[in-house]
Amino acid sequence: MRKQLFQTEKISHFFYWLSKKIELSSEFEKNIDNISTYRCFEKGEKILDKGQALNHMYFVLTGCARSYHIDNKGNEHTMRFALKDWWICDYKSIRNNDRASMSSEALCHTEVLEFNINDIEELYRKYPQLESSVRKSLELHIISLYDRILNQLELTAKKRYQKFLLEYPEVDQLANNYHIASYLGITQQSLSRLRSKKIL
Amino acid sequence: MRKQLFQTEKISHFFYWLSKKIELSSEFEKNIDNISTYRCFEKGEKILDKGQALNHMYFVLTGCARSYHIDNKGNEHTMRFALKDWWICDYKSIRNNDRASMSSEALCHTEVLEFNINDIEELYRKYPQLESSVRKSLELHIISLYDRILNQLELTAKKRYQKFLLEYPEVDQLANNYHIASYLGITQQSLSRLRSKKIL
DNA sequence: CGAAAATTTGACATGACTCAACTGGAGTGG
DNA sequence: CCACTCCAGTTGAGTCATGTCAAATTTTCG
Repeated sequence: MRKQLFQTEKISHFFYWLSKKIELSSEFEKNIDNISTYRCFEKGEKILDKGQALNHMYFVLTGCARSYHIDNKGNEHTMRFALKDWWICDYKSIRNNDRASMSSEALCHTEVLEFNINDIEELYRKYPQLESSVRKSLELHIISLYDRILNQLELTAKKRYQKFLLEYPEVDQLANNYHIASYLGITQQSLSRLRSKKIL
Repeated sequence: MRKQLFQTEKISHFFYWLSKKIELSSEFEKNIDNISTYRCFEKGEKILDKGQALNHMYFVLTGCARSYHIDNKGNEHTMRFALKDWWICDYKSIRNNDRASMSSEALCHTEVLEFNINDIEELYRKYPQLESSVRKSLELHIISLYDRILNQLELTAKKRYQKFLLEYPEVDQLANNYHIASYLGITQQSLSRLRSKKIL
């Protein structure tokens, strides 16, 4: 049962975030409210789990999550850290209508809004300006991914870690060694050595 | 001066490609025709040049192009190979309204359609189903970029080259050693050794 | 406090890089 | 037709960054 007002005041942060991108109407907000679900995860809890049937995406309201892939040797590789105002979405499984190809866990107390993909897609049809805004966000996401690929191609592990610190200072505190090392493409031992400045 | 019919029969390939994604009308086709320009590049010619003012994107009709970034030591790093039916686009410079951050060159005789970004954006507003199709393409692009990042994180140079051969068999023929090596994140010497199977 | 997890450290192995020399075409001009 | 250059590719030797494995240490948390 919905409350008369929005399900929770939590969603207002999402509206605020969205209002910077597109013009909101009360009807639009009501639509969003109807299709979103507030969820809360504690440190270490899984938001997505590999192999799970998946048709949701998540907007991070507070906290931080880590998305990772597990290779066939059982090693985890961090694909991405998702902070406040970021989306968590396994495009691959959604697109292929498949089970989750990656997992995602909360690195601390993390609040999210959950959306069903089909609901969102329907909203795109109803509000083209929403889809337009998403299209632009995806372009930004692509820029950041090329940036990361280039870092991997041109920079040493040390430099990559330095850039990481600038980009995600909070994550350096929240995530453990292994998470960050596997994001940078090095071992946790190497990261530890980088940090201890044995290698300058 | 436009011809009565479409500027060139070349564009019909683009229409065919697009028709698999969205429904085309003759008015829509006319719009596309009006805003696109057919261009042709020979092997080694630059399609984009770093530092150039940039507000175009290109659809590859035939041939193959390579987009690359030049680091501060002057080394080139291949960001992407663009084959038939792919887009070449420097989202970074377009988004930031900046000069091109990357360069792009033809690896063989390559035909493209050139679009002005503003014209395309206008078309998005006019035809939301076009923007919707682009949004989905961007999601696919993101999937492929994560795939590449994961390859870089989990696979050895050897395995990455093997995957590359499966994914881009044509490019292995067209591009030279250096292009492919810098795409894989290794030196041309290492690639040469991988190929000669000295390292299994 | 005590067990488990995370991190650091050491010793050693190795994949990949660097620098440099060599090879083999492709194209040019005498 | 043969030198000649130019360029891409290959190969070798030595070095270095990073990985591996294992042990030691520190931190976390019930």
